[in-house]
Amino acid sequence: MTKEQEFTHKSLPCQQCPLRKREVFRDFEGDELEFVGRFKKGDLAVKKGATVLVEGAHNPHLYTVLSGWGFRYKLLEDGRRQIVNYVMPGDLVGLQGSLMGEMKHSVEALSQMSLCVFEKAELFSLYKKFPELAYDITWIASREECMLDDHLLTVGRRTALEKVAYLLVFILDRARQSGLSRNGTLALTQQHVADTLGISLVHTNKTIARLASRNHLKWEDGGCKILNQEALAELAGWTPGSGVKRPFL
Amino acid sequence: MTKEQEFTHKSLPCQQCPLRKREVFRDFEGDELEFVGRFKKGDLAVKKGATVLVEGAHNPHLYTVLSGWGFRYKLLEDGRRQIVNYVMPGDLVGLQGSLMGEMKHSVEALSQMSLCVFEKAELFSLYKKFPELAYDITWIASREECMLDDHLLTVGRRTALEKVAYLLVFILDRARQSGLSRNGTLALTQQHVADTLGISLVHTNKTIARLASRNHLKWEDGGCKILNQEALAELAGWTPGSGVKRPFL
DNA sequence: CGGGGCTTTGATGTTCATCAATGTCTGTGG
DNA sequence: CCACAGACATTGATGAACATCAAAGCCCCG
Repeated sequence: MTKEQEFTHKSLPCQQCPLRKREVFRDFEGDELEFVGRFKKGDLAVKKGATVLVEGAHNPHLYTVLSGWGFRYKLLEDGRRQIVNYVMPGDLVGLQGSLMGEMKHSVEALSQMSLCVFEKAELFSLYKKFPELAYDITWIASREECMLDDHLLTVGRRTALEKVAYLLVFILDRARQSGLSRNGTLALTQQHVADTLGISLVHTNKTIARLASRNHLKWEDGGCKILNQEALAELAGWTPGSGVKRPFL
Repeated sequence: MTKEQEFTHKSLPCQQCPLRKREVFRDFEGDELEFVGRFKKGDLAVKKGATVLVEGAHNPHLYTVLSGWGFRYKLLEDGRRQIVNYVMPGDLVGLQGSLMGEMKHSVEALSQMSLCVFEKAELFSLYKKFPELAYDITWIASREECMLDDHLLTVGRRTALEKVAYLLVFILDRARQSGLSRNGTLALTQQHVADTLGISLVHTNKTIARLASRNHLKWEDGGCKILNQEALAELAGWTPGSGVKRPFL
């Protein structure tokens, strides 16, 4: 069996971080950059399908996604799974566990991923020395809250057709922003869609088929190709975000 | 028509804040207390049923609930409503709007409420001067995220019976912690329950009737009386929180 | 006494879950 | 090269869960 996670001692310095070049992200000041550089302890490479973090664990680390993507989820005792959100480049992973001690959800990789590793014990010194960064972290937590509010609205009150449309547009938009998908293709299974939206796999499949018959999308070899994003957005009542640059660590 | 909101210039100084006495909350240090006292600009009294904050607004304030309770919700264009969480004494309200500019949800009072009013323009100076308090705010945001993750699991993957059981135990536990309900009674309508759980009012009613027939609860004059919290918790797969003291502002 | 908010109930139909089977593709070992 | 298993997608049949519609009851308040 091959290793599913591999830690390396800071192979990529923050000065060369590819995220800093991306339009959506707020770039760093000199001394902030230098501090984050020291705050970062290394890189973690994770294989597709591997578990990054597990519910109930007391992990001494905190991460920023550098490349690839995954999802956060929770389980009921009998195995029912709810995907709670997706994590993409620039997203902070494990903050909740850092603050509250124990992870309340798990994270699994949907593709090969790499993550920056931070020491959660040093988080408070960041708060003391760089209030701007502390503010950024709260901003990031707040953005997560917004997304969760939206998901609740979707899962609770939208129809299956609206749900699928919403989810795919939501993911595609985020993926584009963080530089993941440039051809409108998303590599996830219908089971992931079902577990995000709170509907069964079979019903998900039939709902996707309805959207495909309208030529809004096409499902092909383990992924989804969005053909008409506007139509899906219209169906879902989805509106694009503000376009303001956002912080990251 | 009577006024639904009334602002008074700091009628209650933080030194006498009733929340500081409660077991669940972490108490303040001297200079922190003094700073928060200056950060607080006044008190807001809100009538039952009134809107505290409205989606889309740019509110210059940030609040902490002092007494009473309410709920956060979002609407779809056609009027479908999703209640996203409840707010109770000690909870921070409006943080998301403070950080991201525009409120992404509304808040309505379920009872007479009073709130501490803070100036969001001064939030960053709090981050600069009191990193401990900044850390606390992030902690609070993170706790909200946890609750939302749980709600998603409930709305997405639990059955109607489990949903109702979960919600009522969840609310009762929080209410007890923040000193709202001491006799196991919750003053909310079945419409609120329905809009929280993503099910219809009629089905909610019939599900509540099932729980009532098992003597787990009783619905009486516009409220719910929980008779057997353990049975509901068991049904819902609910487990009590850690019991660690939590911060507030 | 009438009206409005909330709850309750029954009837009916749709959405969705569940079950079961089949198809396709991919990788693996003989 | 073929046989095989495993992951994922697809399809049809059936029933349960849930939504919707409609009406009636209760209670408080003006």
